[in-house]
Amino acid sequence: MTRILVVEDEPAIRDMIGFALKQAGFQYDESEDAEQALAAVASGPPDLVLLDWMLPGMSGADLVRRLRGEEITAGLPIIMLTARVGENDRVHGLELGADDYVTKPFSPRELIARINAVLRRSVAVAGEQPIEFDGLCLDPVGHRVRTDGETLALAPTEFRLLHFFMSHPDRVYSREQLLDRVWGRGVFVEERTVDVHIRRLRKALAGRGYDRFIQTVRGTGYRFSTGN
Amino acid sequence: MTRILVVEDEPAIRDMIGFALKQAGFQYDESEDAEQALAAVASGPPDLVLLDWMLPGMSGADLVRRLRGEEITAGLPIIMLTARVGENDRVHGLELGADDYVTKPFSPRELIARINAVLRRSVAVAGEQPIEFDGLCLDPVGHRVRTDGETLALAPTEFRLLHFFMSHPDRVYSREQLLDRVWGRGVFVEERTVDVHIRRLRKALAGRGYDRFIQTVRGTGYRFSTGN
DNA sequence: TGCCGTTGTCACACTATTGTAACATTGCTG
DNA sequence: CAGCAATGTTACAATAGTGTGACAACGGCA
Repeated sequence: MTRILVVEDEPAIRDMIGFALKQAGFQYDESEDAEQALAAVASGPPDLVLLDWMLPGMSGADLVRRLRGEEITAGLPIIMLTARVGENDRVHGLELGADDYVTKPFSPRELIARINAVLRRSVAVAGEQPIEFDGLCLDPVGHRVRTDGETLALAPTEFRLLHFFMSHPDRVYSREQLLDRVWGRGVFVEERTVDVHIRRLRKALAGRGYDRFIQTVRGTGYRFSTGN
Repeated sequence: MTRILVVEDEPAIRDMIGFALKQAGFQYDESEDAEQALAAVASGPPDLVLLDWMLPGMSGADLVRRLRGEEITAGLPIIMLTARVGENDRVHGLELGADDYVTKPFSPRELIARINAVLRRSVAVAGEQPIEFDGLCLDPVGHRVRTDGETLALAPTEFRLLHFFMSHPDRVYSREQLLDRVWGRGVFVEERTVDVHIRRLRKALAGRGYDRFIQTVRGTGYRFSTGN
């Protein structure tokens, strides 16, 4: 499930966006200002940010700059919502690092279309970069996992699982969520199947001690994290 | 320093691109139309051309054709900027010889990403140079493959397959992708056909142990790599 | 025309992968 | 500490994915 963070101070617009997102099958969180948004992002980065240009307090532009500055959120796709139509402002917004912009008033369909377009692009671009944690390196393009020197042999599902975890570190996922995002929607398997694959992945990662990255959160699910 | 030639008649977009390129550490020149561009290229070819599809006077398509026609600029990487979204136009642009295309409106970050991708490819491919891995040498011009001294006899499809693999090492390709890029788009054959040709290629490479370069990635496709 | 290399497809063999169930262990709650 | 729920672990049968050899069609060429 794709998670979208909406940063918008005007309740009416927020509701409309929320409705459109729900219709389109996105999961979303809402923030009324930049501070709330930063907190939300810190507690777990979404897959995309919908950001109003005009916000009380810290402006949308400032928020973009902040997000781009942080290591973790530097690649986060951002779509600006703006009432301004001048070419200058548009260029300015894009220069700051937004991936796209939508001018008010906009139709829900246009919004969804742009979200999908940006997500496609960001997946295509960001999805190709190798991901590394503490010497454990996953290369999506070459479809390999390396630990200082040696290449691990992972079964397809193990690879997808690890790939998902390393793309979303420090977040707990329930078995149901993992089934959705690693196995795919509409696939019906027992939830306990996840446990077995976690076990297999851990076994593959062990030996070099990397199994400690796959953590159990009792009563909730599993998490990938280099700390604890 | 990588030099990029921007051919774009609209000043606002030119400025935005210029800013993005400067940010990304590229050096760039600007041309407002095809004639200026030709002159700029003649005075010293850039490393890449960013080319608007719609230009006053000679169109972007014509310019691509001209550049491809000249010996010196035939291999010059070209990225098309286009407002058109129809599949036909996109395919047409690529068929003419553009290496990639970006549809307006685009974000600076996407543009930079695509530029880097195209540059990587063009450096890696470099066209007509022989490609060598660990004593296995493929000569695109002479259309032959040598292993320390001896020349391998490869069937045409086997040669194209190996050529593609050696041009794109350490990347996994699905059967579908391989059919697209080795057999050509619009060719309808069974996916399992790829397996058979992989088998034949491996058989031809074996004997000297080079079949180990052709690796199976179960559930995904095949990969050419000297490591594992 | 007959020969030969190439190619796509199929049938079958083989193996890794996978989901599940069954049992063991852990950790919480009262 | 008992009892219970959650998770770890193992084994196994079914299956999907790949390797392999054979074969017929096709086209070039002598």
